[in-house]
Amino acid sequence: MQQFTDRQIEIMEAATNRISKFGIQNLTIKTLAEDIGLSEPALYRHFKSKNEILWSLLEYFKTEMRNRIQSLPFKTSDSEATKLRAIFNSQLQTFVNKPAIVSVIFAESIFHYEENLSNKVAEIMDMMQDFVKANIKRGQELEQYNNLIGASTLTTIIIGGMRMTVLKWKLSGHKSNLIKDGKAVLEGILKMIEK
Amino acid sequence: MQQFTDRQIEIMEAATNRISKFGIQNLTIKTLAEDIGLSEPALYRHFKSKNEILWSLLEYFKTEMRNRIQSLPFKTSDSEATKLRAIFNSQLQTFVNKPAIVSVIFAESIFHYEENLSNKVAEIMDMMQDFVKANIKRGQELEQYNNLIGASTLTTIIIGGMRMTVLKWKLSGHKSNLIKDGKAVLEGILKMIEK
DNA sequence: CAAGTTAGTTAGCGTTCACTTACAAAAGTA
DNA sequence: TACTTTTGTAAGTGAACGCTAACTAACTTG
Repeated sequence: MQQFTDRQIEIMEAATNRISKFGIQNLTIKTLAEDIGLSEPALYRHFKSKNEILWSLLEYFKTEMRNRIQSLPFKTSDSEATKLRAIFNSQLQTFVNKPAIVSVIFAESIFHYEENLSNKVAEIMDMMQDFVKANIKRGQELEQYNNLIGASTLTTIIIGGMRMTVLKWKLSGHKSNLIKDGKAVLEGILKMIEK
Repeated sequence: MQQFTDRQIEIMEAATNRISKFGIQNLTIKTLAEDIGLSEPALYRHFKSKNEILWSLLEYFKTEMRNRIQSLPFKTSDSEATKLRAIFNSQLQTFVNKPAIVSVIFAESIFHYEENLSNKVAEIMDMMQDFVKANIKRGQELEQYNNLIGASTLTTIIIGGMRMTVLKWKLSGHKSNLIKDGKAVLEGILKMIEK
């Protein structure tokens, strides 16, 4: 029971790579078809519009992300900080393995003009936010984190700090060390909030 | 000695508003000309290309931002935290007064395909980063801030947290309280680093 | 007041866009 | 083997794009 065919996945990955390398402006049906080695109408055999390609691509990553995070092997003895480290580590590893994804996921504004696309991007952001906020709340209730800052604000700071790190990595042409820099940010924040 | 003519500023502001409301995809010479009530070729009397309109717009804001921050009325008795509050307060106020700017400044990816434009956006980000990093370093040297985290990482966290707050405000359709939320983030971080 | 400049117009250029039509080869199935 | 479905193609559509050519009215200046 697969949600997408092999060809569809091939198209979505080619689209992601195009966007990552040359920006959304350069993603046209023509360039996309050339990347895969097909004609333009062939793409319309697999998706009914360009919009649907982008929507599917976001949906595909959203599902992958939720499954991956939800199946992280947590032990009941793990502290909330340990869990948070695991979540972000998994996320950063995914970005390093497939840097092109970042260009799509972190670009709220590129889909500004297409409501269903910007909604999908917002959904992905919200999901990550919910994971982090739940962690903070449990950590504060269990008194593993201090209560200097409210859970909402703290979530904003953590996600903001991580996003900023990813953005810098992207702007450096993936030459900075994302895993190391991301860890530094998370450990820094944890150092300030762990009891 | 003005860098831009009135008409040029009118065009740049109209462009900013277009991008903010409908995204970069909807900014065409035609829509822009209609917004101002001129014909398309008239725009080419004031800028030699669409690219130059966007570049000028970024340059215009960059200059405004540097002048504004550099002329903040600091007293020698002000603590570094006080200065940092003033910098961000000034920045957030600017965004509230002209929300359209945010769409342009915070959108690294929309100009991905035009090197001179993405460079300008990077310049603006670097400038803000330098202001914050300098503040953190002085604060740590003067022992007003603790040394739990290095200045670079801390700068990433602060800028990241603020950017995230602005992004949320934008995604809420400017309905959240940017000033209040921004203050909460900054005060939260200061609470953790102030000695 | 003649000459030049500034700031605007209408009309249209060549190109690219997402998408469609009509047809053909291959693959699966009876 | 005959029929159907799937997956591909070449050729072309109308609309939209950035930008230009050719022209003009109003102002400025020696």
